[in-house]
Amino acid sequence: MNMAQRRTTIKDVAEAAGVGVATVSRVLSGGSASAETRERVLAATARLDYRPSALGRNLRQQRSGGIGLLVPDITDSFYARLADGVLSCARSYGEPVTIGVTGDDPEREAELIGTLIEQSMDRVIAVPSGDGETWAPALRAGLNVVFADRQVRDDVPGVVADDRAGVRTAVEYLVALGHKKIAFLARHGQSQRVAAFTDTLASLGLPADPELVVHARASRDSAYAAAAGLLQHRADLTAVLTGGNMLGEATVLAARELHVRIPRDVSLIMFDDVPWAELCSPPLTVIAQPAQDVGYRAAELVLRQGRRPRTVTLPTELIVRASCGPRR
Amino acid sequence: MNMAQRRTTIKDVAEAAGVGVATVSRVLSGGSASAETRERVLAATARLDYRPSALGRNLRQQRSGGIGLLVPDITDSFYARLADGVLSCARSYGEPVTIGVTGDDPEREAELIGTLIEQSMDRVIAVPSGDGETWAPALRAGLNVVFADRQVRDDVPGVVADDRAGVRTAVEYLVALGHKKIAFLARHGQSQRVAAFTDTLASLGLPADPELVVHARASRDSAYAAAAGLLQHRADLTAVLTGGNMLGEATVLAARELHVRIPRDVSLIMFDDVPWAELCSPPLTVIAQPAQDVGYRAAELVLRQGRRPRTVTLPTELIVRASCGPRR
DNA sequence: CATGTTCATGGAAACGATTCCATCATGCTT
DNA sequence: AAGCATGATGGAATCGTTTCCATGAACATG
Repeated sequence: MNMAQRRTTIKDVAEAAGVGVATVSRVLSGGSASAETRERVLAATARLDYRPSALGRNLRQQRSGGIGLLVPDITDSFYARLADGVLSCARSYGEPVTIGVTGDDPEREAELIGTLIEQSMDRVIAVPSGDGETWAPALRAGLNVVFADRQVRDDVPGVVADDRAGVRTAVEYLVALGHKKIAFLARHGQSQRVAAFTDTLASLGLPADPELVVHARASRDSAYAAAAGLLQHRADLTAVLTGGNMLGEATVLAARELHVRIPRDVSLIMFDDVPWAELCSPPLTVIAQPAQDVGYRAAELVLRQGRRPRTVTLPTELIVRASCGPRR
Repeated sequence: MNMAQRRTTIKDVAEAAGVGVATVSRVLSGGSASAETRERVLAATARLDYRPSALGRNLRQQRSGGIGLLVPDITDSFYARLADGVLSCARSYGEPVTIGVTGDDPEREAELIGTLIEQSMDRVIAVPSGDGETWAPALRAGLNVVFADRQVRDDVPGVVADDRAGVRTAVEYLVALGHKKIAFLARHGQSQRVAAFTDTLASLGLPADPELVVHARASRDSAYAAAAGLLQHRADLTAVLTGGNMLGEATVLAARELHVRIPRDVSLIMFDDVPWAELCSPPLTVIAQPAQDVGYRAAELVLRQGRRPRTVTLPTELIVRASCGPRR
């Protein structure tokens, strides 16, 4: 803070209004005060352009206002939309949002959790990166945590999209088109989607080939390598389901470079709908998930904490465009 | 803050180490202490799992650590990448980032500036939404502000991409392909890009038609309406330059729906490169701007504040793909 | 009239960390 | 030996707000 003019404090307002500081505080926070006193305080507040210091308030109240949000990658459209939902809900409550990016790395997540504890940021929304043990210190410190998109602890409420139903619908759709060799391109941490994939195949009486479940790390390069590898080494493949929009993107790029035609040679369904999915040629069939709603609901949950832990599951939706065709 | 166990304070550490609180503070912040004292303090800190409270620190120091970042829209890939650059730089300094979304609305921006002042968030990076007057209170309050992407005040440093050169190169390229009826689809606040567009046309001896400069608001609906309107009402149009990636997306969608073929009927250049630009059919020719570098450099600037106001201009680059063809 | 309740008010304490300033010990220089 | 400088240390004050608790006034009830 540069040495600009000294900041107006509550004492200045109290003096200007001829009341005590407790009265100013009460007037500004809606406590009891006579109408005449209230008027005098508000007039002095306006005249002096007084803004309460969040620093004093936070220390006294032993908490920082606002919401801490941890996401794996802000440039991934899904998480950007999720964050936007959080920001939108937070704004209607006048709460600022502090965003940390974990890189989907549990170590980095632990560091950021430590920062949140130091700041006594007692309302936290997170897309968890690890197995949930990382969050023990936060819970011990009394932070109110709500998970978004992934649920890794029974004792923490959450908001997730219905992965299982989404994947099941997509797999059923592909099988109905005659596909038997279907690959699932997953990112780490998507075990639930993978399980839904293999379970659905089993329930449809199709052998699940473990080599058709491929995992990629969070980077674009890794996604591209995994997609290209799959398309190159499995010529028998007729369909691919990708676990997220970045993997979908990578698959489209790899197919284009390897002259694999979508949907003639390989059908493609991408988990997550993003604006560009329609711009693609062909427009992609997707499992749309309500990213913004996930974020918004998570924010509502954390701002109204006090309930017992429960997980809200929001529906996904198969949107059929043009990236799937009958088995060749 | 739920009533979990009482938080360990610096007093507990001082007592456990047999020193005064000033000594603990000094040890933890790198001040002078004997090696033996330092050891004792660090051992007690570890044993008690002590974490300094940012609340106490912030009030004493009269500032909040970290960076405040204001962007118009976190779901716009450009701003998400810019934010990612800020986050990346901030992380290497151990500084948290608080993000506010202005919706490109000066009123909302003013509110968020007010919040930053209350929090004594003395390092701020912003993509400004208004004309710069909104920032007077922040400067008066002594906040260190750095603008990103748009520069609206001489007295505030900034980091911007070279709009003028980017637009000039694109216009020259289109003119070299024979285009004379070129439209510019702009978002509000892009007066510099519009000026570069009209100036370049003038310098090439082409009449600038004011009706071929169309403005859209920040939403996807508005972008689509503006693009569709242009394509429908100007059949003489042979090329479009869009001021950002959302406008590019809208133009592609509108062209597709109106059966306007790119590049056969209308050539298209989009300002900003995004991953999906390549996925498009045809892959889009773009003016790439270094969003992440803009954010990273802005964060460097604000964390190393003390310099006199200056604006850093980073280069843009025309990436020719397949969305432009000779004038029909 | 006496007692109890409610509302309004204000001084002081509290919050946890940093920093100021005084003090002491030690080492070096004249 | 005396004076000065430096490093180490700790008690107390500081920061700005909220909240506790005591007090007084007004009103209602028995």
